[in-house]
Amino acid sequence: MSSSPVPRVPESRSERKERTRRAILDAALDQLADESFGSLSLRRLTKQVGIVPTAFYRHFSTLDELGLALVDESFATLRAMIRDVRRGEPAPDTLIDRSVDVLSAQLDANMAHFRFIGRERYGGVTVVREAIARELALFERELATDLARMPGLERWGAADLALLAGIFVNLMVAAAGEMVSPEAEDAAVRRGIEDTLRRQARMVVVGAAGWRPLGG
Amino acid sequence: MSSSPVPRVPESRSERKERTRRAILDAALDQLADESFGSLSLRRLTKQVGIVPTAFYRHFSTLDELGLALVDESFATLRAMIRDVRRGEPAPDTLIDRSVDVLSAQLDANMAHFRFIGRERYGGVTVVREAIARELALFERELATDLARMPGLERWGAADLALLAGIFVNLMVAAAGEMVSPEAEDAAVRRGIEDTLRRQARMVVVGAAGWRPLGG
DNA sequence: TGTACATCAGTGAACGCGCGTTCACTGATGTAC
DNA sequence: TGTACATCAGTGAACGCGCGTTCACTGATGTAC
Repeated sequence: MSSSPVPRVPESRSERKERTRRAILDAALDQLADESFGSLSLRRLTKQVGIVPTAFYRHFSTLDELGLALVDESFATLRAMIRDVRRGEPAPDTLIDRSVDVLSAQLDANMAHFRFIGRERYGGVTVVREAIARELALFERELATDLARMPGLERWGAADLALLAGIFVNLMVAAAGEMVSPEAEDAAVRRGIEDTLRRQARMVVVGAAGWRPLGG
Repeated sequence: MSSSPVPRVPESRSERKERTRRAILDAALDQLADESFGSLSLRRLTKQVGIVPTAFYRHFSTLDELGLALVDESFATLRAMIRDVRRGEPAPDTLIDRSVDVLSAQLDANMAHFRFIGRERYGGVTVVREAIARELALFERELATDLARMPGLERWGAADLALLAGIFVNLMVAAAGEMVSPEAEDAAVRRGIEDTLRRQARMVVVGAAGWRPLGG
């Protein structure tokens, strides 16, 4: 995307290596649009990159290691998203719209990452599934911390904030899962999913407002 | 499970065929505990069943057809569940507890079905993913119809009922996805997941009660 | 009931193919002096 | 700046293996008479 295939300035060995590593990750994300991580083939992957199969091992010692690298960078994207929302002033009445807008924008820019998380969250490769579960739990806790600062929620206990964060994460992951499906390439379908997410989030927020907090 | 491997009464040809078909479905569900549908192998599958690979084609013309059969019977389980909840009188204050209890019981009895739906909902095999999406949309609509009869929701519009049903389905699928993970074999973890689901459902219900319904 | 034929679930050999991984290698880049 | 050696990303042949699918077959079950 950003670097031309044959750069005019000769690269150093480490630059070239990094570029190949990047190309492997990108080829994997590309192929993961149509299949699960568990059915990725090292040979098809390296063919798309334009290197010989054995060259893969210069960058990752196993396919699982590649999977973990994808988990890492996918969650970097997710965290960038929450930081984006946080940057704007968190005015309670526009927060949901703003959050959904940011989610929608991030989805367009990093669709492959969201699809990867959604697809492999309960997928067949144990090491990847566990890494995602770990990161998602972490992400949920960060979100709970953010929610604690929201007006109306200041006096909530940690347990209730965790519940609320969990509901939002579930809604978000489900919506992301639907937005990356082929049908969602239709603009109307896409808007429908966004709209549903917006309304569901609002419904939950109203519930949160009426909730009598537990101690915690 | 219920039939002995070598029945005393000789079976008819069609009975024996049906028993083999059942054995294929069960072997598939068993192997899908550890891998995705997309990485199932016809040879490993038939090996577990105790038939030769080519015998598979007497029952299904492709692996995809097997996948669709699994979708069908998994959703039969899901519908049995909702019927179970419906059978008890829907007293609003105990409905959530009852629903979660039924979900928990059905999960124990049909864990493989729930895992299949959760894992393949956003999985890599298009034909299976689309079949699940279709069935889940249908299931959501049925749930919305049920919700319409609940005290307090009688005057809600169809659009709002659909939103609410969607939230419940997302919570349920996410909880089911966590309950079928290996960690949930620990009783305390399992109870924690159930408890979270119960509380989240309650939080949403309180939200629903405070919601000012749209026309629809 | 007995016989002759049809059906068909399951068999087993064979095929060509793509797979992950090994290994010794090449030749450009990097470094020490 | 020039030379001699080290590093190491990528090569290419080779391996044994499990894959899905074909095909002609077997022999028990079912059916017609």
